[in-house]
Amino acid sequence: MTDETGGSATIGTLEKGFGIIETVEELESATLTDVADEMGLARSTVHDYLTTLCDLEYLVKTDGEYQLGLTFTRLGTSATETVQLSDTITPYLERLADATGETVWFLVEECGRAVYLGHAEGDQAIKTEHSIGGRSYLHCHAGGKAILAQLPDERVEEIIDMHGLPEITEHTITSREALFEELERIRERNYAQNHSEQLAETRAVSAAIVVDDEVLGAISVGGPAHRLRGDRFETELPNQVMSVVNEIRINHRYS
Amino acid sequence: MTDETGGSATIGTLEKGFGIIETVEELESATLTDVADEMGLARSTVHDYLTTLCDLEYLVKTDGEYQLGLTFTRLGTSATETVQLSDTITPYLERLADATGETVWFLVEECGRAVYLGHAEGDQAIKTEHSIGGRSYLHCHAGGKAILAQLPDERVEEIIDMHGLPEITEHTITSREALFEELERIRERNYAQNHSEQLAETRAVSAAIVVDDEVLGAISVGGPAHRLRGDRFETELPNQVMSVVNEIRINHRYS
DNA sequence: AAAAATCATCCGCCATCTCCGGAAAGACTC
DNA sequence: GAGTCTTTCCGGAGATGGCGGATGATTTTT
Repeated sequence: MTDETGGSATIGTLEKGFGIIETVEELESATLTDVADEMGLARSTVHDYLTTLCDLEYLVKTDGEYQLGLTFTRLGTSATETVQLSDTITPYLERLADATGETVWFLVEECGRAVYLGHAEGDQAIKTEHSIGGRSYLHCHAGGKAILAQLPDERVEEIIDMHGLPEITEHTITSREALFEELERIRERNYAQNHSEQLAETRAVSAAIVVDDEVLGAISVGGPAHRLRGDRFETELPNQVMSVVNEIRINHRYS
Repeated sequence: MTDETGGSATIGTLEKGFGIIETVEELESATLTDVADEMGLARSTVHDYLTTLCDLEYLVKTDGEYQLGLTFTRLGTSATETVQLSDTITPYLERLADATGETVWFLVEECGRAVYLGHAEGDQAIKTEHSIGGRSYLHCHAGGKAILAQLPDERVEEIIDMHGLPEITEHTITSREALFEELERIRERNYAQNHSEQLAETRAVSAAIVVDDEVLGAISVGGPAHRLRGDRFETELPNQVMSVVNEIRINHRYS
């Protein structure tokens, strides 16, 4: 099988099946031919897969178009629930969003990437392009860097080996040295900043949630660079974020 | 394959793969042997599946235990987004929850079953055992009956043929005649009630959201029977629910 | 600390099931 | 109603999933 990421999956049928599911996800709504063309497979083959997935209720067919079934909504809920804090974090996010007026995210690390799991928006919050379950790189993200700073160096190396340090904007950290220096600085201050490293004109402040040497995730506050600057960016927001994170840690210990 | 619902899937490998995923979901966290025992498959077989699913990042392995990966969170978000209203419904649910103090749900029909997609809790709300993406039967649910009442009779017959009319409590409607009479009554009044048909001592009021002859879902307000009775249950709550549903319909038309 | 037991991983052959071409059936257009 | 496109059905050939058995890793027992 021609495979972009070189995954050495032993069971090709599963790879193909999920490939079809992800194709349907990207197209949002797709016909048999759409999927077959997109994946370069024979229509009869795709037909077998699609009917199977419909029988299993992972896809639904409406007016000749296939869509993701709501079984994924259930699995998504289950997957999210396996993450610690996921069920208790929302009030904290909302409080921080109210206090700062900006966009607040809760994110965790999985497979070397950041996954967005919760968010709240203050009254001045900018539109965010991310959604629950969305992913981004760790190295160009305040929350991502806050998490990396808490991981052992060899794990950080592993992650860099997996994903590299792709340059997302001109300010993205792209060398190992610079990244490790940055992580050291973050460890000293206990919070991380993002200076337009992921998206131009956008900044963020974040702190990791660490309980018993385990990194449970990070909380970040982000917004337009013209609002996040000076004392607010350097002192006020970091203190607000760290204060909430501290509260979460304490409450999590006794639960 | 021993299969409870008699699905005639053509591609067995997919059925097995998703079976393993659902096993991991049920066990929340499982070892290779757990899954193999649960499914009655050889360990070597399960090993192949689990490593493949980890390579594809649908499962993650932590300390020798497999769990659902957060990729399902993303797919769940995508699946939910394919449903109309899913992105705009929350404020309405919250308003209704505030006004009534009870538990409010938004649900839709898929494959002949009710799927819970949104909820909000008032200050007196009882603990609910459902979660986002969870399913229940249509015939024993206020929202489910409200939806059924809007579907063509032949579709209702189809759904009964698929799932039957299982008796969940002693008050559940279990005969076709009684159900069709109930649906007729619902059509006359434009709202549905649940008299402990799904859970003892629990009642609910619901109305379907219908736009251009298409049933988009239903909103239900539920709570303990001792609070949902008399005029409140017969007039007040139905009016509150129908009022919100009406508002949703109007706003949805012009969007 | 050695031994035993348990669990995860690797290997290779056989039986099975995927995969696709081609044909038939259905849907839509003009 | 003829023509075009799409979906569905079918059967054979070749690829691959499935499992037993062996090896290595880890934990538990004595």
